[in-house]
Amino acid sequence: MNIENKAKAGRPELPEHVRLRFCPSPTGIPHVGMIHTALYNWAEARHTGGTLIFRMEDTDSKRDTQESLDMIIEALHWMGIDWDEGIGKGPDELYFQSKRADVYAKVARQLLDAGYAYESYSTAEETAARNRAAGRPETFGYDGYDRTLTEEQKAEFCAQGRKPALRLRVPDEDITWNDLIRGPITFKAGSFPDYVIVRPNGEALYTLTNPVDDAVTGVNVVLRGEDLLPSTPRQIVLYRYLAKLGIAKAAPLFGHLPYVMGEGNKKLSKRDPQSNLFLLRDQGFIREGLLNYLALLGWSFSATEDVFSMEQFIEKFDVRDVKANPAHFDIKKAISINAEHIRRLDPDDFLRRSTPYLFRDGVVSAKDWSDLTDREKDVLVKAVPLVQTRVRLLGEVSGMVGSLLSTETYLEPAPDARKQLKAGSDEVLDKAIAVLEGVDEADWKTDTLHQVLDDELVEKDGIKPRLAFGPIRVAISGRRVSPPLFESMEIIGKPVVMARLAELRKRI
RNA sequence: GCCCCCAUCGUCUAAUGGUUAGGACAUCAGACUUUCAAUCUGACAACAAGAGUUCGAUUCUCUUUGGGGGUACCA
Repeated sequence: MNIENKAKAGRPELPEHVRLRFCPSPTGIPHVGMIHTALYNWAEARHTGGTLIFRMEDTDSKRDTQESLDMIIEALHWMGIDWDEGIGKGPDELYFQSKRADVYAKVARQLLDAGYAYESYSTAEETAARNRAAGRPETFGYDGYDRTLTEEQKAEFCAQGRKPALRLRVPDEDITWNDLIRGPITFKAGSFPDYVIVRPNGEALYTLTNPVDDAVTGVNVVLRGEDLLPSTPRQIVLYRYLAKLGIAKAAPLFGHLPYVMGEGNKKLSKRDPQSNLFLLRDQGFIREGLLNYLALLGWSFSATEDVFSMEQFIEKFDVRDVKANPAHFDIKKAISINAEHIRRLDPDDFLRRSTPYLFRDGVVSAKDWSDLTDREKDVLVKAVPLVQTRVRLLGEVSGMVGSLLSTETYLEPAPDARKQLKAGSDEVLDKAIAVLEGVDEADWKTDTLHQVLDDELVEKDGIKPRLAFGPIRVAISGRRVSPPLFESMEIIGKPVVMARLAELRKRI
């Protein structure tokens, strides 16, 4: 429990009881960046024995969808990321921003009454015109014009039928906080303008809803993407006002997580196929593997090891050890880590998890292990030791065991397999057929088959193993790469093996 | 323009005011071998640049360069 010792020097102390939140917007498909953020929040909560809150920032009714919400929940379940408070564990009125308009309206009213916010009638065009006139760059932003509006001026705007937005009054002073990941950060006075917290139509914006919800639910540590870093000083200002109004205790600690990058120097976007969590799952990533890899994007487990379990991750994780610089998503390393986790799987577990993929690919008759036929189970159990070290993704299992389960007497060779059929393949097959005819079904075992074929082809005729077993492999599996040959022959059985050999021989 | 963040092998990262700058993935070579894997060996490969502080900086400071974000009545 000596968290303090290992954390970076100069980083803030964590609160006694850490309260974190994960608060996505339900737009689109769950992507890797989002899960990365969720994962670190979750790990920090579990490591410290704190609380994780899960809520929805669904204030954008045009883009938000129920479908997206369902997918996010499914994604969290799949990854094994659970939460203590929030959606499904309390009133929707607390965890869906779309149901909290009255709360935000009340807070806005209090801010306005206290003079911390003011009514702003300026349109974007008017502000831009003033900036032009004053010789300020077009991108200068809001100039504070409405700060000092008189009652008469306001009355006049109202008479014109104009409605005001609400802007927060930003003090003219430097804003500093000690970021959990980046250390002290200061925004100089005047580097951001009075900003809008409520639209003229009364809709509260993210700038208000997010801090208010955090305050109301007692969030004291905020871990979010670095894209939100520029909004942090603004929120700190708001927090001061909320504190004075008795709505918040104090600003939370902030930690701004590094981006997960895609191709080039761009944030991983929805366009990158590898950003789609479900696509990764479809390929056959298992949760342990993906979680392990994602954890490594901005953090390291140890100086010499980078494969670890969920439990080890939680045990070691401290957000103050997270690096500040963005990390590229490297699918090759992700696959490699996944492969290691597949190898670590209990064989039984490996089979159960592979079954849906086998079903999807038409290799077995059901998607649940328990619904498979006895023969399917029998073959798969025998095949496990042959394939578990040979696949990196569960989606690759089908290709490995397909030829073992099939009872077809001819498997069309794949293009690269066909190239294995060089001159002399016909002779090799003839000899193999002849010698295998003499093997009793009772003796149809890996060792016997190996020895018989080795004696006949390699020892007696001096054929190189590669040339001797290549054509046989193609006949048996239809592929260049397959599980070990003699083991496969044993599993498939003499009748089908003999048929496949004869059939291929006929066709070359 | 202004504000802010970031900078160690191709990629993810470790460490340190004094090291042959460590590991992993990838790549290449070799061993093993019934293909492919797995496993084992080895090779390749990094402190962005310049000042300053210091006996000594990859490490601390500043500047530059490069990359990224913000500058919304998006989140």
